Amino acid sequence: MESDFIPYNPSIIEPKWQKKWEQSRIYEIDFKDKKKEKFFSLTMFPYPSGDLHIGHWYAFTPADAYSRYMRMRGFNVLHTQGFDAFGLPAENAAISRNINPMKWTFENIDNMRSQFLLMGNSYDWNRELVTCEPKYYKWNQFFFLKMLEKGIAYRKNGAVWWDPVDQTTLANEQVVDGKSERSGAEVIRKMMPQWYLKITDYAEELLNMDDLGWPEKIKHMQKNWIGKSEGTTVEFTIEKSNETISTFTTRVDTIFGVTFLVLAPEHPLVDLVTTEEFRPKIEKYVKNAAKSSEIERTSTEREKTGEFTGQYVKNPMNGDKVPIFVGDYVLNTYGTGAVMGVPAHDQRDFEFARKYKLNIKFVISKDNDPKEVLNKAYIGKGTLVNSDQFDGLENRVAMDRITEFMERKKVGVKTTTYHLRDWLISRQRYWGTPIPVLYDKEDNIHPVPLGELPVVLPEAKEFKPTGQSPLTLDDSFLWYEHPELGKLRRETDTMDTFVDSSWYHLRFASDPDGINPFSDKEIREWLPVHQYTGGAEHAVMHLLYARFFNKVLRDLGFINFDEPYQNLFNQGVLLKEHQKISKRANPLAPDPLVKEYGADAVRLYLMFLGPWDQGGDWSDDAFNGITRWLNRIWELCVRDSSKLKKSVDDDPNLERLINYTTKKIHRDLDKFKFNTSISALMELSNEMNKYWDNNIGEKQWKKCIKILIVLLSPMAPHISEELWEINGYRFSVHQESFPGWEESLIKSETKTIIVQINGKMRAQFSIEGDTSEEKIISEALNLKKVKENIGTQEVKRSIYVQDKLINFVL
RNA sequence: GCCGAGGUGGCGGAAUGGCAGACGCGCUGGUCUCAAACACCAGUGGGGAAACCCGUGCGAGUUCGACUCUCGCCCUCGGCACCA
Repeated sequence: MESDFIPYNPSIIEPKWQKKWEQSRIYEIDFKDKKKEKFFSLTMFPYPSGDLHIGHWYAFTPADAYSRYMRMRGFNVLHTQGFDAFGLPAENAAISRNINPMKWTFENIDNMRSQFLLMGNSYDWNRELVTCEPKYYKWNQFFFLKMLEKGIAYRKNGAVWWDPVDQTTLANEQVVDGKSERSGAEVIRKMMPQWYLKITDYAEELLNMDDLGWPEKIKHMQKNWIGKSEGTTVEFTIEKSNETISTFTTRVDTIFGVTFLVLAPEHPLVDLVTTEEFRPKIEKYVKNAAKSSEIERTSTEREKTGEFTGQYVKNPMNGDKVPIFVGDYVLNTYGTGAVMGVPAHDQRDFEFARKYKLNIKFVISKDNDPKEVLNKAYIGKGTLVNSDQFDGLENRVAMDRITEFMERKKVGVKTTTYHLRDWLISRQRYWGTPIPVLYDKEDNIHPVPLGELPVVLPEAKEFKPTGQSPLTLDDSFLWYEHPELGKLRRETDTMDTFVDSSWYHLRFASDPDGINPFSDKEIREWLPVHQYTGGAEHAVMHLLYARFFNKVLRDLGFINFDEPYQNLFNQGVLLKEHQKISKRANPLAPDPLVKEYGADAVRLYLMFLGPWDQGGDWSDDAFNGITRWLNRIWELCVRDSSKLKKSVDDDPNLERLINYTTKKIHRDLDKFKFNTSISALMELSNEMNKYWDNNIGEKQWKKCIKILIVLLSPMAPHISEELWEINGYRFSVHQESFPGWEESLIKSETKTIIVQINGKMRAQFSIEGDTSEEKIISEALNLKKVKENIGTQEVKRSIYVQDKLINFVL
């Protein structure tokens, strides 16, 4: 049998349309368009590691489908892509394979760009940005100098986290469980002068996330990380000395219960307070504490230890003599590095007091009985006892009263502390933005003049991590001839690459002129980002830094909005057979799949396998289901409808289904529910197939096919473009409006009424649109099934839910 | 320990307090084929011959009616964790 049926062949149609889209420039933003509302749809850009893996597809193709949908909804959509191109892998490749990092990076970018084209995403590539290009990182330097001017960037000597594998310092956020977030190596403490950005100045503002359309989980993580804590700083005077020790407490109401004080081993006063008699023991203890890792020291399982210094302080409230200990469970990095010990009302202090046989003084009582015997700390509410003039006060009230009292006596002050530390941005590595400052012989800081930016990263020959930036080896970079100051030394550390991604969205939204970091006019129109998507792993790194950067740029007068990303959606993690996908152990490369089944199949399957935010499990078997469906869709849409009858009325049920499906897809795509959108399209196509054999008219068929193709197009852009053409419509389906729906057509003339007896479904029947309740009840009671089930029992109550259900209660 | 998300067929997953299991995979049967694969059609939660009963982690509760709401518990995953 001869047939003119053209089979679905994605390997031909996909490149065909990719080329056509590029030539016709349909995804380029129309800046002249003033009518359409602007919509900035951004996904977190990738690191150019070499290949786009399936995880990238999982992140990028649903975001593209959403962007296409919004474009078809009539928005002027900015959807861009670029490369987060600075960072260690390039440098490590240079070390291990002797390749120039620049060359390595740009080769990867070229490869990944061509892989991006295979996805069929609707990016405006004119806006591509690559962060390792001088024209981009120049502005990192520019913002840095502006921050330096305002005191937001500063250099400080202090204890820093050091990654012994990558041989560089890290920011607090990049240390997870005492390990480097990147290398996995256990970090150590070092004393070094480093560059910081004063993110702590914005701690309070960063806590306010009420107006952000972000997942609660991420907001929570950020709030947790910022870690606001309100309390009182209390000064304890050292006996026979004028020196005081500051302690921070959130429970100043327990001040009369203080029976000891603990200093962190690194506390600067340890040396001063230690008496000669106890010095050998204390020195040994401090030395040991320095040796044990942060993981050991912060383990909750570990028993608290300490060592008496031989010295005492005076409780500022009652003059009690309080022994001073050194204990490594006290962290020098939080609060003041010293705590007051109240064993009766803090479990850690309780254990410590038990171990060292210290007094336990009870000052908060649940029931006003001061004689209560304790076998663990009482940390609940109560009234004060043993607390002089504050006795009888409710403890919450006492906190304020005692703090006020202390402030009058100048022995204490209300204090807010944060867990958040300033952002350490200097790195002792090569492949990053050079920090644009100069030092004279006395180590005074001189900013590089703005006019001399960018400070270009020179080509380097040696990259071995030595603990010093490889730039120190380059004399021509290192030395700077200043007209007045003479020979100056350049800063050789480079910036944390999270600086690059802290403002890249502004650059994407701009047609840069080279004179400015971004275009004010366009920033006003496109920002803040309306929809941002990406992984949750950036919750307290990138996402926090970018919010901070935004507020700084606002305060420097560059922008006028408070938050960079108005709405955020986190996709979940894609697994394969319940295991993490990795290049070696459990590979899943998209390119062969694209070659064999087409990009549309891969896109659709990734969107179909489950709700996007929950992640999912790739299954080769289930993937077959999508390719099968695509073939069915193809076959359905290329049928010759001229064979159909010309003069048949539209079928109202099909009309209803098409309106219902359209509505459902709107609702689902608005919530990123791609999986149920695709299900709805499958139902529609299955039903349409049945209608084909059932006397459908040509006019209605063509209309349904047209809508089906348009509804499918954001998710499967290539096949829908081809089917659009085959059905005789003009290029491009992606420039069509997304169809609306008619609510009145969704409502059916006849309704199916479910009949329940005692809440259990027993029967169902159909009624016409506006049948009265009485009639429905009598009709239901007449059903054979219903009669059987009721039997001789009495119907006590009938509950009728309009057009849906009737429940008889016996 | 604290905070968050979740627990539904053999599997991935659907269900504004109203038919539990949409859609897909897999499986079973059929059509096509010399045969197989593909494709297509039908069936598919468990028990039962059937009527019907049971069934959304467990236990209570609210309700005419609960996967959905409330309380208590168990488990899984993610985050935080000596933060004074």
